[in-house]
Amino acid sequence: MQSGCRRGRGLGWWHGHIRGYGYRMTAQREAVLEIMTKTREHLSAEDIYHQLHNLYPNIGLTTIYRTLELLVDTGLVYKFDFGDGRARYEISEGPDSPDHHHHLVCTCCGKITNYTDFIDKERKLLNETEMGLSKKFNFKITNHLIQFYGLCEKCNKDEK
Amino acid sequence: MQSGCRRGRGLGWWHGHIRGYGYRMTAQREAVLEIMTKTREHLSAEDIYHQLHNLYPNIGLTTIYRTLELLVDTGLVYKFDFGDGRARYEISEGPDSPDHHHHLVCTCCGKITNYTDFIDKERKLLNETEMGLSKKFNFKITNHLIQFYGLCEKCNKDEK
DNA sequence: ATATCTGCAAAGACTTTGCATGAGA
DNA sequence: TCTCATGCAAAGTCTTTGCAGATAT
Repeated sequence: MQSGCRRGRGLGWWHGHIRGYGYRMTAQREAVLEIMTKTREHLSAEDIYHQLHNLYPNIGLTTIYRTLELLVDTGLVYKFDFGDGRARYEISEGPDSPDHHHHLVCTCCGKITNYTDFIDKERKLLNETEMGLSKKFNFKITNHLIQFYGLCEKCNKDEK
Repeated sequence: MQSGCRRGRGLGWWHGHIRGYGYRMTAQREAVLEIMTKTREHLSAEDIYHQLHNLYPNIGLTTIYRTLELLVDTGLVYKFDFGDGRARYEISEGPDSPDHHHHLVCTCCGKITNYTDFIDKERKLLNETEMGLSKKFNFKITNHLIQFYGLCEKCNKDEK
């Protein structure tokens, strides 16, 4: 997909990517990407808005939404729904990246935990499944989602 | 979970289930369950509302939402998010039921396809993964979600 | 009889749209 | 320069809440 080369040249490595899609690189887009790449959290649009508000007091929530949409469309960011009514965003590590992970979602407090364990086994099964399903349903599979739901350590204790 | 006995006795098989949770059985709840059990579609609250409107012209959308919440809480119905901004509901077939399935979601037209293929392999992997994750993160896993995203046959053709 | 449930209307939360101003290439 | 991006305000959508009247047990 990308070159993998992230050595700084003044511009973020994503600059070419954005431009390649015919979009302009702006300070706001730069800022959103900066935040996205520097966190392992699962930020909502408003989270990003608040974090940016210090640096860019005039940035609008609308711009965050529009930027995120652009980033999702160009494949730089994944959009998730963890069931709390607001979308969460995360910089995309492709399914073959060593950082590729899935999520544990606490249905009590909403805490999200990333895990990379079992990913190799999962990947193997997913590939088989994807191939089988593609053939059977003539479905061109581009992505998958795996999430586990349950109670995190804290909520599990509190319940007792 | 349930007895598995669904032979009619005047009352729906779910009657005892609802009552067991201390809820009352009402015509509206009966009606929602009737629809849920008779379809393989993935209905939104409004879908159900419209389907019921013929039989019960006075039923309110609010009641649908409240009933669905109740059914989800008592485990009779699953709630899904397929990314189109509205929740979808489906009668629950437990993870060990032969009808247990996962979904293929067309990101273009929104079509949902159920599949049961590979479920056995998936179940095996999921069980392993659940056990491993439970131990590692002290996370009490109660449920899982697997979805594939891509283009359905029709949308894939149209795109060319 | 009475605690629960329903339906209506209104409110709430997140997200998108319209439009004039501002900025990138 | 000229098209694209931004910010504000307003609108849109789905969902939840408040409350008086109706219903199940």
